[in-house]
Amino acid sequence: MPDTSDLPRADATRARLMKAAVTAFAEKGFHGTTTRDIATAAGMSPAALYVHHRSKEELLYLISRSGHESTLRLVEEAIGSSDDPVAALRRVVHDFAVHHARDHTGARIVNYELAALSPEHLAEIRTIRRRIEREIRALVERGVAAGAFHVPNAKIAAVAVLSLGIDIARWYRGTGEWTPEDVAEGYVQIALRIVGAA
Amino acid sequence: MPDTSDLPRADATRARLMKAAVTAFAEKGFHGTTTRDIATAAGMSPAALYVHHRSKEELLYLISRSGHESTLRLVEEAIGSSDDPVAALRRVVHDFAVHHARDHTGARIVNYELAALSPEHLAEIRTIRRRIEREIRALVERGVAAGAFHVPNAKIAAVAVLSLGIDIARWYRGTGEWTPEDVAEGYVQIALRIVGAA
DNA sequence: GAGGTTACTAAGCGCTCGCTTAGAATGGTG
DNA sequence: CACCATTCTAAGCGAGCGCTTAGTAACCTC
Repeated sequence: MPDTSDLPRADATRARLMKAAVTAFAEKGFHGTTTRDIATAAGMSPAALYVHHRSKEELLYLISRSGHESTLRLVEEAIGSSDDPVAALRRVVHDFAVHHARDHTGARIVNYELAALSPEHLAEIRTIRRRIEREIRALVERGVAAGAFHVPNAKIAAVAVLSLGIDIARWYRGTGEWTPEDVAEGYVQIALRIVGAA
Repeated sequence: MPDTSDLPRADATRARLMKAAVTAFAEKGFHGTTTRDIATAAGMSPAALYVHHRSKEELLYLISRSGHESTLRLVEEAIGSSDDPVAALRRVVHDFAVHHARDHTGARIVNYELAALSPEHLAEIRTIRRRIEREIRALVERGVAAGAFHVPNAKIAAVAVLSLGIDIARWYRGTGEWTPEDVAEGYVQIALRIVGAA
């Protein structure tokens, strides 16, 4: 594997392999997917995968890391967008829901293929997940402190709000009656009720 | 595989194999688990598995079916336990949450290993899932019709209530600060808020 | 305790897996 | 167009997979 990380052609091939891997992992799971599946879907021979990646697990790790990082960024930006807890909650629940519905394929890997990561990679991913959880919990606690939210148990409310968003990746398929925007709008109202901001 | 379905010794062995399979499937996924894993954990040789089951997939199917059936039963009983939509919702959310927390291992297979089922088995399981979804949706609609619930969108509210319960299987580990009962009580309050019954 | 049914194992078959190797195309640069 | 790094493939290796077969151990009945 030569260092071709900044050459356009290699980049395009990497992207094709990643995209094929995302589809396959989301559909059949990491262990249910073969390197031949991925390579064939990317229009290459199985050996080509190893020109660009160390292993099948590395492919999963790269997908998982970039997915987690973009989710964390989304959450941080949404929550930082307003000092008003209600506005911040609206924004983060909306964006989180849209993202998990629109990219339910990628989000499925992010949330349901953690066990297939190597211990080192899993540890790294886990710290990103903790940061996401902490952001949501801090927002709920801030809202309670500001008198904007009213909950019997802030931790449970935070878990529920996050859990609702994540689980979209499990049940949402682009084929139903709802657009990602529909789900997001419905979930914003639900989140406001959960934290007692209505 | 002789027909030993009602002989106590064979039943005990079946149960050991099922239990070992549940643990392994929940931990590593269906495709990440080998028949040797299951047999060894059950204290037997790999061949013994095939004395009692046709295939590894059949083991998954039996686990998935019994898990789905007991969840459906739980939901039907809870919802049928009262004509009052608020009481019925309290009961179903409570029992559903307790079940998904206490048996998060089994519930993980039920909810996240569907793709590994054969097409025929998957179709059968899907009809059970639809009945569960319909029960919850009907309850929300009943509450709205009775003026006990107030929601802008009953379908979304029903999806959210069910989604919250299912996702417990993903995040709950018996090792945290909350008992299944704690989660259930918190989630009952949250569900009441979601449907606008507070 | 002999006979027959049931429960299990040792060994391994055929196949597919992740991954490697050796070498052939490909394409940018003088 | 010669040169050479880059990009890719044909072929296949060793390991582990799901599952089978042939035979042994355990148990129940009489």
